Amino acid sequence: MQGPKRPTINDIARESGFSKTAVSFAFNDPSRISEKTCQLIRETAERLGYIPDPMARNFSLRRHLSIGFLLPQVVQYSLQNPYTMQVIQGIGTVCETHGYTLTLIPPLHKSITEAVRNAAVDGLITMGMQVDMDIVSVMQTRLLPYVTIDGTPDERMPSVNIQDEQASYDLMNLVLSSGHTEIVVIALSNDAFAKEGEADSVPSKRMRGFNRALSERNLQLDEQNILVCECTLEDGKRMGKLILQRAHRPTCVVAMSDIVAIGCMLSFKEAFVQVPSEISVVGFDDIDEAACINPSLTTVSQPAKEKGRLAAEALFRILNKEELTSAHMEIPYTIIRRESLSDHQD
Amino acid sequence: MQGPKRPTINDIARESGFSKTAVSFAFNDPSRISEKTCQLIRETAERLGYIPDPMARNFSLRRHLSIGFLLPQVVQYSLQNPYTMQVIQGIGTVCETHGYTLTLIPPLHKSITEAVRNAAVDGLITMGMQVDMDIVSVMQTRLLPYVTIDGTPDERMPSVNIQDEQASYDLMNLVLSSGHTEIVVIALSNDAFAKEGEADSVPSKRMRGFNRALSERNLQLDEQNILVCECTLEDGKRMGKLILQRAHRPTCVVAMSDIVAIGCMLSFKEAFVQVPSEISVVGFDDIDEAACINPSLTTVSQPAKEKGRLAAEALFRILNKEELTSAHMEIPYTIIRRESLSDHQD
DNA sequence: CTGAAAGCGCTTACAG
DNA sequence: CTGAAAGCGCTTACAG
Repeated sequence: MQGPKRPTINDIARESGFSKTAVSFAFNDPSRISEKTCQLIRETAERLGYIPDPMARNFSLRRHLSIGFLLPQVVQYSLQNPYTMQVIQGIGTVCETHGYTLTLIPPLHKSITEAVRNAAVDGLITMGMQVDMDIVSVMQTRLLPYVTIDGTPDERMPSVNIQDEQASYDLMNLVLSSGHTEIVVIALSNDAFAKEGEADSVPSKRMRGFNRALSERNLQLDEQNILVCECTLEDGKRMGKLILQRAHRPTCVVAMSDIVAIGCMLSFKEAFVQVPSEISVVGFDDIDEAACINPSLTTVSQPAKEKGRLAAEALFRILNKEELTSAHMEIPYTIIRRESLSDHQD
Repeated sequence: MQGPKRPTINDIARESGFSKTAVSFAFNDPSRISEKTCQLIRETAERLGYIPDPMARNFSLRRHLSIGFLLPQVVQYSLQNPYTMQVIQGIGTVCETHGYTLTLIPPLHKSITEAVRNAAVDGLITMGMQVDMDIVSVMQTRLLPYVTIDGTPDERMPSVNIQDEQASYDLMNLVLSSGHTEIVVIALSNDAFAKEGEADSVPSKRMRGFNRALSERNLQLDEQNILVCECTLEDGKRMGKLILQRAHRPTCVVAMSDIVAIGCMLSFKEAFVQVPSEISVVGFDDIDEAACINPSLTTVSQPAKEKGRLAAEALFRILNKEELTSAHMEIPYTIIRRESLSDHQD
């Protein structure tokens, strides 16, 4: 009543008159058996509708043939961010060439750690990770290879980054040389699974870059001029509204992420506040939308696909027991000036 | 020399002095053993760094806890199309609530069929499928549940669609009522795994809708005014160039996909051909970029996330042996007029 | 070239 | 509450 059962290797062995070994060889290494045997077995398989069970095969071979990408947030948000999507694209391309699938892993029962405990993959790529997190220790006890993107560099954790501190310094410098002094920074909360105030997290590094540029000009950000938000369009919009409510409006908003910057711009547009004539906005990532939104967004361009690609390639190298030339990969960024940043004079 | 091995349930049983059964219960059904036993076992597990092997567990339970999404093209292209990405988002959201992961499955050794044979998933969602394809028979012999999006409806294949024929009719009607008569259609090649000229494939249905609108006005498309291209930005650009090379330029380009329409527009921009004053362009899908590109794109808005969501929900219903209220789900579309389509008079 | 048998690491019906 | 044992469907070293 449970519906038909799939035939197993045993059925084919029995039906064809050969051993399981022979059947296995017929599918995996025909050179080990005679052509005739192979043919007979294949015919029987075809007739009974036999396709070797991938799970049993993988289990026996102790491998999954899949790489996992740990979604840093709930699916809804992670996949809404074009930056993340580009990273996934990069990873996917590499998986494809290796004959692997790419498993997107959302939090399980709200818990990312739980998701990692159960992940049916041969290795993991994560974003914004630090060594002292629970996930890392789970991966280590599972002996699961991993690489992190935008994480906190550590000996025990291969990572792919840009020079976030310097990029942020450059970005803020551009803002400052354009004459802005009334600035609000929208920082990112340390990523989903990070502990508070980790000094070398990407948000911290970016903040440090901003501050360095500011202090070189004897400027300093008041606490009230540092907002923190989730890396989502919605939260970006919320930030935009918060900023508009202020008695004293900044002349420029510096966001740590394009998706947040764009959220802001949408709120500004809704309130008929002109960018950049009334308020400038700059972002970070250079997602496709940054170039195509109106006004176009000034931002830091970082090669997201390339990050994914590098991370995946490093992971496969680890899987193949090859040496990594370097555990910490850094790739170049560029500052892209577009319309959303205007020159300002008091 | 092969590095340390992970402890297995046997090690924990031996070390803790209890049986494998007890160890299993300690992790999966603590109510079956005494609290003390459970605690002792857990401590031993913690001490030895034991985490139950998900693959072994899944194998024993005959499930993967993952849904597969079959990429219709090479990763590079599939994931570059925002429409596909949105579908993935929708599927992902549903997977998350069910505690499942989402496996992206690229062609294996260039073969999609091969990929399906080996897919380690509990069910599959595909795009643009027809029952008579190899993949379908593989899924059927594997007894793998499946749902298709933008596929050719058939009794044996649950599907999610919009009314493609009608939507295309409406779109073409809009173009025609704007006064255009010199039209080039950019059709999509029948999807990766489709056979030629399938009458009910999405591209065929759209073409039929176009033709219906045309013939109602006693118009007809020459063969040379129907181009066929891959659903990629690159191929869209190529089409744009092809069109510019013509002695006799059309006044409007009607593409079956936004990504292709945008590719066209990029080529036009590059050649300093103004949209829409010199040539109009309309697309299909209403990806985010359609609203944000300049000029904004006239298109058919179809809820891609919703499609993914519906497909995934149907799939889970099948997995749970629930009845599907209907095998063929249809959702509404809307025509969105934006700047890229201008009124035209001869 | 071929096959009997052990093994991959779990779960669970069954008996005590 | 606890455990011995069979079973999930493959692979593969080993012997013939």
